[in-house]
Amino acid sequence: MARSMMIETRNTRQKNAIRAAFIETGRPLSPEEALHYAQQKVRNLSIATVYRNLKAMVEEGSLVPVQFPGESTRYEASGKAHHHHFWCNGCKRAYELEGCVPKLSLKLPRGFRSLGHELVLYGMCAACAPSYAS
Amino acid sequence: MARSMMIETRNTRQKNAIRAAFIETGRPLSPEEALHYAQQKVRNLSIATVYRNLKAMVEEGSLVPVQFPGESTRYEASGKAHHHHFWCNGCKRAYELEGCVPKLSLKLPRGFRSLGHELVLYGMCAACAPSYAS
DNA sequence: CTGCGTGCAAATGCTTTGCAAAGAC
DNA sequence: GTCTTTGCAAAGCATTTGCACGCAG
Repeated sequence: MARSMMIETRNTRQKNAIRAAFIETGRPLSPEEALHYAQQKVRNLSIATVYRNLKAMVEEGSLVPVQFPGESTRYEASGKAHHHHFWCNGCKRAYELEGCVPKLSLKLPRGFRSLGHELVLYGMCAACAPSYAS
Repeated sequence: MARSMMIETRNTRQKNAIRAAFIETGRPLSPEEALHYAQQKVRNLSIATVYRNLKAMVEEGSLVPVQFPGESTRYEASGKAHHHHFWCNGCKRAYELEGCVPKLSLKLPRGFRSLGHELVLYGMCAACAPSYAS
C-alpha cells in the first residue's frame, strides 16, 4: 500500500521558507504561525500556499499533523522519536516533550484493540509561568 | 471568580432531547451526532439549536468539550471521575475509558509547570475490530 | 520550453448570529 | 402576557480550490 517513492516536488523559495520555519523553531506550528515565520523570508507568501504546502508535506511524510483541544491543527517535522507535547495555556504554543509514559494500564472494554496513543500536558511554559508566580 | 449560581434556562423539548442524547449514549458526541439522536425525539430540531445548546451547557458546566485529532469538537457530560478516551478509527466514535496512567514521568523543561493532561488511545472498538481480523 | 507552483479571489463547509414567530412559565 | 428559545437564512471564518501567470528544472 505504501508508496515506495515520494512524489517529486519542486524546490521553491516558498516551500523552502515554510520548511525552514519548522526546522528553526523546532516546535509544532499552526498554518498561521508557519506563515509568519516564512514571510520573514518570502514577503508576499500567501496563506493558500502555506496550506497547500503543509498538505503536500504531510502527504510526502515530512510533516505530521498534531492537534490540541480547541485549536486549529498544528504540524511538526516527522521522523522524530516517539514523544508527546506540552501546551502552554499562556502563549498558546505547543512544545515537544521527550519520553513517554512508563506503561499504559488503562482498561480497554472487551474486544477493543489499541493501536496507539496521544498524550498532552497542559500548563505554563517557562516564559509564561512567572506571570502567575508574582 | 466562579459563578455561584448557574444561569437559569428554560426547559424546552429541544434542550431535553439534546441532554438525553448524552445521557443515553454515555459517550462524547459531535454536534452532528447530538442532532441525529435528538431528532429522534424532536423531528425538526435544527443544527443551530444544537450548537446554541451545546454552548450553553458548556457555560453552565453540564458539558465539557473534548477534542480528537482531525475531528470537530465532541462534548460529554461533566462531573465524571478523571478519565480518558478511546477513539475508534473504524466508526469514528469516541468512547470513555476508566482509569488513568499510573504516573506521568515526562521530563518537563526547566520552568515549565504542568497543570493537567489529556490522553487518547486509538484503535478499533469491539464492533469494528472483527472486520480487520478476517 | 514545459508544466508545476503561486497569488489572488471565489468557493466551501462548519459554526455563529439576526430576526420574527413559537413556546415556557 | 413577558421574555426566552427556536428555525430559518444570512453572516463569519478557517481552509480549499479555480485560474492565469511566474518560475523551477
